[in-house]
Formats: sequence, structure tokens, C-alpha cells
Amino acid sequence: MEEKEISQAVVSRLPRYFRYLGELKDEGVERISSQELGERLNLTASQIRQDINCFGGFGQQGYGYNVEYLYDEIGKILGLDRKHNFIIIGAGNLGRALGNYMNFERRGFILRGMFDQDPGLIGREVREVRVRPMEELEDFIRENDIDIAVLTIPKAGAVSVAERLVKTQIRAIWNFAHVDLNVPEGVQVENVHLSDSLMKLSYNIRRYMKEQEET
Amino acid sequence: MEEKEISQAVVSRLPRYFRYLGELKDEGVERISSQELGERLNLTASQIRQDINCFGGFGQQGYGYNVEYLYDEIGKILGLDRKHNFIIIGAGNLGRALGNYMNFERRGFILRGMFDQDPGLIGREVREVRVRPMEELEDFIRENDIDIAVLTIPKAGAVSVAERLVKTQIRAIWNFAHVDLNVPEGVQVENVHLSDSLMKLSYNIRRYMKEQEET
DNA sequence: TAGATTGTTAATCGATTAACAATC
DNA sequence: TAGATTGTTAATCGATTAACAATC
Repeated sequence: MEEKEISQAVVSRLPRYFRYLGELKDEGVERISSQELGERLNLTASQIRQDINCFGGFGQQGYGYNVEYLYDEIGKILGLDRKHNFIIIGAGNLGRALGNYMNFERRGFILRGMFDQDPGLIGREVREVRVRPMEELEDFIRENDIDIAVLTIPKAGAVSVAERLVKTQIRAIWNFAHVDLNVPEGVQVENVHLSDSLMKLSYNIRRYMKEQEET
Repeated sequence: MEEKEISQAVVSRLPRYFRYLGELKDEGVERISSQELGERLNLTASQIRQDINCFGGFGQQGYGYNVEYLYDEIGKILGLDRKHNFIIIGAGNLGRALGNYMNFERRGFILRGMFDQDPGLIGREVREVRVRPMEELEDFIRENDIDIAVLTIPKAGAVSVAERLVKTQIRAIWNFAHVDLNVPEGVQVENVHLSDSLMKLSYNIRRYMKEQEET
């Protein structure tokens, strides 16, 4: 069952498909055509069929796609059928906010521990998960079968913490620090650069204003 | 000075250029070639020159780019030379975390108010900014010259709040709610779908594991 | 069977890379 | 002037869209 290389452009659309299919399922919709789904998502039917077909033929000619089946299959493709144990490194405002966010748990992402270097934060609890000192990091990862580390520390510390992480069994880093991490292949990194996102917003505000001026 | 349509692919790279140039500036580097910058950013020199040239000729043949000048110019392109007043709607964990994040202020994004429908949260303060009831939303936006609304409320309420927002003078919505917003052109939307991001991470973990199995 | 809609191949479009003349 | 490096045009690559045969 060799899987051809899937472009990240396709991967980026999968969670959105998954979300819409979930909503359709909740609405009780049983089947949907690529045409209809495309209208909802504002994509071409062709693109949707291409995307889905990267992973296999989940539809049926003359019928379309079974909503629940496609939902489940995309869930599996996204790896949501497994449990992922994660830790949060950086128990500041953002780290605690993410720790409190229950929806991740619903998708199989379980918060197992939090870490911080600030002695003032150590011992605090977020949803019964205690904040631990950085010294315990490696042992904790090993003993608790941690897959994912969420980095919510200032950029200054992020690079060196990432270096510690890649020496462990960790499989992925969800990086909120405003710095690009260099990791060996085999460790996945997903960046959430909030300031970059805000700057894009700012760019688009300015661009629209200039467009208006011109006319 | 007609500006041709710039693709969002280019726009997405600008904040990263801006960040690296800022670091170079801080290091005291005066000039840099597209070649060198490309090596740092892991992009081709050609792409960097193309990207920059969308906005004008900021370099000099035989010399390269002046770091400080390019930094400033990209800052202007991103609209960081103006102040933006913003509000946060949804004073839960995430809203408060964003409200506490000081770096936005450094870039000219000023938190002016927070809103929530939960009476228990109203009156609380985040960095001297008080949480207000949703009823005051429209008046507050008008009276305080608000540009940007940050949406950190659950998806259930997000669509209707967005509908209220687009009737005001608001220019942009930074949307953290897990739902796609439909807004008229003229209102910019930037989505931060954290669960989508986490699912991409999960996909890549799974993909890598399968690759390993195969060999 | 006829109609609908997928799966898949071919055509188009856009973004990235390469090449090189212009010029500092 | 010679060397370096941009700005810009041309070539390539990849992603999206269109078309249509396969088939339920």
C-alpha cells in the first residue's frame, strides 16, 4: 500500500473537510456530492475529488460520498483514531490557555504535563495537571510516553529547549515561539506564529485602504 | 503608483523576512545579498528577489540590500507604521492570554477593550483594560476608533458576532473561533484555526510513522 | 436502462526557479 | 574598469481546473 507523496496544500485542506463533514453528520446528512461539498466550502468539485483521491476511492459513482464514512476515513488519515500524549512547555498565559482548551482532548490529544522554568509557576495546576520544573523534562517524556511537545515559551529559550526535545522520543513540536526551529527529519514541526498572522491581517487592511484611495 | 495584485503566498513570507531582517539589524549587519538571506531562510535567492520586487526595487546591483532600509520598508508594506486599535471579544483563557501578550503593542497593535457575554467576567481587567458586556460593543467600536476585532469565543456565537461586527467600521477580524466567517469584501479576515494546525501535526506524525514501517 | 457522479487523465494556470542583461 | 548582485524575463515545476470515460 505505497502512499505517494501528498502535498502540504492538500493536507492543509483536510481538517476543514473533516470539520464540515462533522457538521453534516450532526445535521443528519447521509450523502453528499463533491459538487455540493464544494459549494459549501467554496472550492471546486474537481479539487475536492482530487484531494480525496490522494488517499483512496471513498466515493461511489452516481451516488457521491457517504458523509459518515468519509468523515471517519479522513479522521483516520489525520491520525485522530490514535491517542496522543502531549506536554506544554511554558506555563504562561498562552500555555495555560491551551492547557485549558478541552476540545483537543475530544480529538485524542491528552495533556499529561506542563513545564516551566519559573519557580513561581511550578506546582500550579491546570485541569489537575501540575506544572513541573524543566529539569524533569526528559524523564517525564520517557516515562509518560509523550508524543507531542507544545512550545509556549519566549523565543530566547525555544531553540535550546527544542534541542533537548529532539534528543528524546518526541515525535512533534507544536511551536508557538516566534522563531524557526531546526529539527532532524523524523520530528514534525508545526508553527503557529501569531505575530506573523497579525501582520498579514495588517497588510490586508492597508492594501484594501490603498485600493480604495485609488478609485 | 498602481500596485499589481500580490499573491497571498508572497504576503505570507513577508513577516518572516521582516523578522529575520530585524534580527540582522540587531546583530549590526548592514547589508545582505539575496543569496545570503536565502541561505538563512532556506529559500532561493531568486524567490527573495522576486518577492521583494513585487513592492519595488529596494536593492542595489553589486551591493545587495541595506538591512535597515529593507526592514523599514517591509514594515511599512505590512502596515506596521500605523497604530491599530483592537478589541478582544471573548475574555476566556485564550482571549486573556492574547490580551496579555505585550509584543503586539510593540508593533502598534493597541488593546483598547475586551468583551464577554458572561456576567462573571465583566469588570475583570487585563492590563488595565476592563471586560465589558456585549451590549456596549457597537458604541465602543465607534467611540474608540477600533480597527481590528479579535474573536476568541466559541464557534456557536462567532457567526452572529461577526455579523454585528461587519455592520460597524471594523476593518478586520482575527478569528480564533473554529468556524469560517462570511464577510463582505472590505473586511479582512485572518483565521487561526488551532485545531486544524494540530491535526496537520497529527497527520505528519502518522505519515512519518507509516513511511518508517514501509522500510 | 438512463442519470448521476466519481476517479482519473489532460489542459490550464500560477508560483517558483533559472538565466542573464542592466547597473552599481 | 572588473566584480558583484540586482531586477526582470524566460523556463520549469507543481497545483488547480476542466473534461470525460468508467461505473454505480
